[in-house]
Amino acid sequence: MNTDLNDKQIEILKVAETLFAEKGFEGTSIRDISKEANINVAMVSYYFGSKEKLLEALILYKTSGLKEQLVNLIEEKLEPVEKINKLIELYVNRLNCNRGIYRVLHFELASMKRALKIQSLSDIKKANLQSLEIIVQEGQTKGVFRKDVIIPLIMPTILGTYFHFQMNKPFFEEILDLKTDEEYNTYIKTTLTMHIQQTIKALLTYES
Amino acid sequence: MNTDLNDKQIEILKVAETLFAEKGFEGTSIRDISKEANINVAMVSYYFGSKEKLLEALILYKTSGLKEQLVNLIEEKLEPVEKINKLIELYVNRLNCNRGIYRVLHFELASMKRALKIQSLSDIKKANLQSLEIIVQEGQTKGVFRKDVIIPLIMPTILGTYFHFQMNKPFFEEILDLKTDEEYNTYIKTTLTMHIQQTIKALLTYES
DNA sequence: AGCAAAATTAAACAATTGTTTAATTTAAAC
DNA sequence: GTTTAAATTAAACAATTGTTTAATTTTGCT
Repeated sequence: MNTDLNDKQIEILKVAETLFAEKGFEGTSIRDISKEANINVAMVSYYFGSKEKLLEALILYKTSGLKEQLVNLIEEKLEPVEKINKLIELYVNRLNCNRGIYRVLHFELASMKRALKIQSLSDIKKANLQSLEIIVQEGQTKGVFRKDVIIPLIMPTILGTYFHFQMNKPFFEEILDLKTDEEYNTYIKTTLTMHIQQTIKALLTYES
Repeated sequence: MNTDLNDKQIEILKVAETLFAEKGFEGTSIRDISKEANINVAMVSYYFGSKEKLLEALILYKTSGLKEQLVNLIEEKLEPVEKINKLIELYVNRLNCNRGIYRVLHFELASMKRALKIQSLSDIKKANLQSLEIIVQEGQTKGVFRKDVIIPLIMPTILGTYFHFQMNKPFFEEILDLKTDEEYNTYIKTTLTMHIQQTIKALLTYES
């Protein structure tokens, strides 16, 4: 796997990410990308081999560093609730900064005709889940978290809430009166993040 | 708008729904549909006009009746918590039974090049939100629900959790050791539904 | 049976897709 | 300056897309 990319390749990846964010993977053609990046159509195949390989390169390029961030978080000396809050903030922020690629990664990928063979992809998800598991179990042994929550289902609640909000942007823009992209992103970083934190905290700590 | 569909049209819609569920809207060609339904390619255009019109017909066909169900639920004599639980069960069940169309409706639609002009679509979402609003506010005035929750953000948590679970089916099949589609659907109807109910209940009732 | 409308078909259409080829330009090395 | 490899290009490729046409069959009605 060639992980060192030259400037031109990175430029292509950035354009691809933007277009994937706007129109999805299947909705974006190589010609769209090449036009936007002011290069010849053939250059994408030349540099990456195929459209799928381009996506693979983009995923690897964009997801690098997440695992490290999670490990650092786990090792911090914080209360379990605070760790969860930080984890959520970390996720939402990362998702929002890389929304183009994460959208493809979490949704379109599942329905691709010929499944993309990125071994690391399933691994990334598993590693993410494990990090969450460690934190929650830590809180459980400390007695501050309930023990009857199904940990793997917490992830869908965190990520799903964000994605649903992002995917229905036009609707929520109207409902919440968020006029600009700037306002929308600010709302995500503050209010939506807080809502998710509040939700997960309640789920993990409430007395029935 | 022609709302009375003959048997052939309904057959086509059912096939379309199945394929959209498997491969998405853009990932499904008219030829895929016609092949699966054992009809000529031209029949889709003949009956519906275009692929987008087909989708529009499918949405209208599938979303009819939801509003009524919600109104009935609101008028039931139940404790707020029970109403919320029923609402969640109703949603998850409906989403899961019509997952093909709802996936397109909630996700792919947002990114379509030429936005589908279905006025009723935004209306449906608003009506759904209003129903939830009524129930939550009822619980708030009764003093059993917190008053600092942002009601519009509850919907993304409910729907987002389900969708994320559904969209990452292969991953969760592996993680949770669910071997058949049957098992997966059962898990959704029982455990996942319960998880969402638990989450929303906690969010609405916990003491900070 | 005869007729008109509806249903169905195969074929063609034009547009777009991802990818490849083969020629040309640019860059680097000697 | 010549040579060699890398970069870039326009063009062509084959496949697929949604849609339309024009001919044919089926259906329903009198």
